[in-house]
Amino acid sequence: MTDRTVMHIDMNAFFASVEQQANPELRGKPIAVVGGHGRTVITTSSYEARAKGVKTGMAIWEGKRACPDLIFVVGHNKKYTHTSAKINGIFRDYTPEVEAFSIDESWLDITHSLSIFSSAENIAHLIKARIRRQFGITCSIGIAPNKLLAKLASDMQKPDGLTIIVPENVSRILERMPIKALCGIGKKMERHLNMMSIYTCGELGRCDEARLTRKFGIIGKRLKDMGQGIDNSPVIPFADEGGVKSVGHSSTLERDIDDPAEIQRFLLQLSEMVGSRARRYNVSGKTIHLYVRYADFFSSWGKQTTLKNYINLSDDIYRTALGILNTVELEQPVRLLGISLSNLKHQAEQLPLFEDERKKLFATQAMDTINDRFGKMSVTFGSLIPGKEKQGHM
DNA sequence: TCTGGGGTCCTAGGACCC
DNA sequence: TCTGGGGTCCTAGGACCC
Repeated sequence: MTDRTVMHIDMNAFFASVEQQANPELRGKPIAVVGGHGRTVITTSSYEARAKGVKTGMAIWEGKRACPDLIFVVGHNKKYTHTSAKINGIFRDYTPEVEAFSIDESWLDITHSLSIFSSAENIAHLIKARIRRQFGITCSIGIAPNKLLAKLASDMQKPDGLTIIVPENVSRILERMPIKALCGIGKKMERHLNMMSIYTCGELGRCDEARLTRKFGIIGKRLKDMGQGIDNSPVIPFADEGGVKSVGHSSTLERDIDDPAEIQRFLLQLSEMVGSRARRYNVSGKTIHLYVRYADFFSSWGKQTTLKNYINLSDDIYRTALGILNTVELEQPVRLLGISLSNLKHQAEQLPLFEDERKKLFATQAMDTINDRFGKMSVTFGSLIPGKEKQGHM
């Protein structure tokens, strides 16, 4: 592969920054963005909160213990998605090759933009300035010969960092870098490698490939490459990549439930969430996956079923998920329920052939519009709400 | 006051078809 | 007599990312 210049951009404390920008009273203060009410954890916290020891994943009470004046803000996903889309629009002013890795991280292949904007560093400064001016948000940028190293680089200075790894410095930087710093090596892999006396990227890169392959199979080669900072994976713009591959929604209940009617009501809500999002994305899918976590937190199961046809209507999703649920005997009260739709087909808008299908589609679209405007589940299929149905029907 | 929610990718094993 | 073997689709589960 020819020499490339890849940039990785990571929004600093993204959700918290967006909230602080939207509400000036929150600026400069320790804030934590949380998922909602009930049993939730901290999704993101501002740097002021992090300085006091607040971390992502903490329960509310843990956050309060670490930082008594912590301000909790319930997150607004739509706001983050919109901001993220606009920021990615800025990136596209510098190269068409932009790959969104998550809502707050993207890779840019700027190899062919260097001659226009004089240097990678210059592009980084331009982008930083625009994001700061337009959104009041700082970001950390890493520039390197590939995605793996660019991401590593953006992690090296936070917040508001700019780190450049040039090819000559790769081996020196990796020599003492802990393997866990590499994107793709998580807790489990770290433990396995540690047991082989491998702790740093330098050690991983020098490890005998056969030894890694014996232990990890076909990913052995990939691990050795990672240790050496080799990564040939291309930056893939969203449009080329074929879009989302699954649409899911899961939620922890405010309290554990075992009443079947209550479980069904919740399943219907989830189906509506998944369905409306699938329809907004203009996708339908034929695999429905139901996930249940029990009250004890540790035991859970997932079951999936694949249909002959593609669906994205809430009640089709609901009926399928309910069908799965009815094949199992619940062992404990339920803590969390989740539904996801996969095996997706991205479709162009198309009107169904038959009158009754058309009616159903129009009714669904009207419902989506109202729910978009007034909040989830303002309107739903009345006939599907358990309890309103005729006895013995379900 | 225990412990969220959105995803992606990979593997193993079975069914089925040619 | 022997009992092949590739491809594809499916389910289940795990690891990883933010």
